[in-house]
Amino acid sequence: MDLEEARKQARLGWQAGAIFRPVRTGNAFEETVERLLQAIKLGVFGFGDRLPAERELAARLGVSRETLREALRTLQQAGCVEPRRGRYGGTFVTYRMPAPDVADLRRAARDLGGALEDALTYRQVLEVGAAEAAARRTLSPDQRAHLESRLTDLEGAPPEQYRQLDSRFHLAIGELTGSPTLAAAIAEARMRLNDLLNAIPMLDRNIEHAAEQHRAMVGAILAGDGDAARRATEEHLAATAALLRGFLA
Amino acid sequence: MDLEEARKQARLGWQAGAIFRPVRTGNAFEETVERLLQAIKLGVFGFGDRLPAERELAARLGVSRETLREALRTLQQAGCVEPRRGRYGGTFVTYRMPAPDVADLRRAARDLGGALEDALTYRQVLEVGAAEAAARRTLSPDQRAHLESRLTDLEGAPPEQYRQLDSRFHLAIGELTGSPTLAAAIAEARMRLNDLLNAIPMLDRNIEHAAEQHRAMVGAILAGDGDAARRATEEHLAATAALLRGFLA
DNA sequence: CCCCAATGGCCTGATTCCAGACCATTGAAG
DNA sequence: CTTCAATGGTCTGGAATCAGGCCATTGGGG
Repeated sequence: MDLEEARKQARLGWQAGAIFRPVRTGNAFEETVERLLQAIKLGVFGFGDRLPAERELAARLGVSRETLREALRTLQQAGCVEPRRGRYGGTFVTYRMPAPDVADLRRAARDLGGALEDALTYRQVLEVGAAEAAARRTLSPDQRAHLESRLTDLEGAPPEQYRQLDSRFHLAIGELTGSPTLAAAIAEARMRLNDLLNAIPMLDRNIEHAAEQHRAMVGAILAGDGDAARRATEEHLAATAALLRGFLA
Repeated sequence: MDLEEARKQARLGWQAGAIFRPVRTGNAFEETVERLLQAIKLGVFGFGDRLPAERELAARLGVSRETLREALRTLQQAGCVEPRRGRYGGTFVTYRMPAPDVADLRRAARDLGGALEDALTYRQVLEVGAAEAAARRTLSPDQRAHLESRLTDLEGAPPEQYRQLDSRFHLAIGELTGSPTLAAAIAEARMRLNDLLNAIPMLDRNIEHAAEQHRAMVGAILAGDGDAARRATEEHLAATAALLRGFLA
């Protein structure tokens, strides 16, 4: 019967896999949990920060308040979040990023399985393209200042915040393209790799290299040099991927 | 109150827009209709072709058979599709691509609105990156042959099939990256622009230029020359975008 | 001190969507 | 001619999700 199945695949063949992929990402509740968790792990909200109010968050996520609350309850039971009632209350983050650990890294990689190469390729294409696109745009003074402040935030980061600020820096470049779809895709790609990236032990030498590459990226983008922005981003992502593969080998 | 809203946006600010985008793309039924329609317009299924059986299609789209059938009923009423019962029956495509029309083009562009630039940027980043990624991979003889056959299909295409075969060609490059996510993203980007692209009048001169650019892309990918693949794709997409903007101006 | 606006907590009815079963039809294979 | 496997056509019960309202709590402002 496997052969029969295989023949069916071949008959459809083509890119049917891309076109006929699932319409809905399964469960609204689980998807909501995942989104919130990723928002926290990505550093959009740090320890002690308040999430948007339930009603607003539900609207943004396109989900009913009931479903959102179910997700928040799950996160609460997992100890990631804590609700407080009353005016000036809200849902507050109680999650702290665990220290990097090679065992976690290997486990996360195993969980991803064959999707690892997929995610790395996807990320590479999106972020390299975004850097080039951002460089070729005319950026407003606000946008330029925003990018620079993301970079200085990152360079002065204490170790426990480094990963989150690194995420914010990379997401900021996506935003500079002016394409919401592209920014969202970059966020999604990074979410997939996030557990992996967060588990990479941080060596001073690597951080210094990364800082140089970050500066090169920002410099090229601000100078409007698309080619340089692309090359710098390529180099940076290749280094990260190599580091990752090194710990997995 | 608008000011209050604006201040809220600023407080969240960041990439919250990317992270807290809607979880579900609204309605499962409507989304299914859209997907099937795009699959047909994209040329995955031509006139007279049979769609996969309902049970299989429902499984692939991650939707219940009831929902899928509701979508098919809608497409049937729109005259795009026709069901036949019995063994060796199925759902058959009765849609024919309308002739390109500048009025349609302007209407489609108006429907897209501000999302047009977004979609063009997204497409550019994805397809340029995919071409480079495909070129840098080691392709199997099957893959190489597949790409070449897509190109020859396109070059020998009668006008009424040109757009569909053009789509297939571009989607094939996405598949060559080996990243299903990237291939899916390219399909999605193209779906958004599809009504626009299909409405562009085809001038012999443009078709010849496009054919040259296609050959350059294939040549570079098969030669493993990433830089050349990127440049050729960049040029091709820039030409298409310029053509588009020309008709809209 | 009291009020009240903003927040989380809770409930209900309606709607959408799903999983699975069963029926009706058809045409090729035996 | 009969069989039968694959297909579309139909139905039902239940789960998930939504829309909206109302309640309980809280702390700052009057």
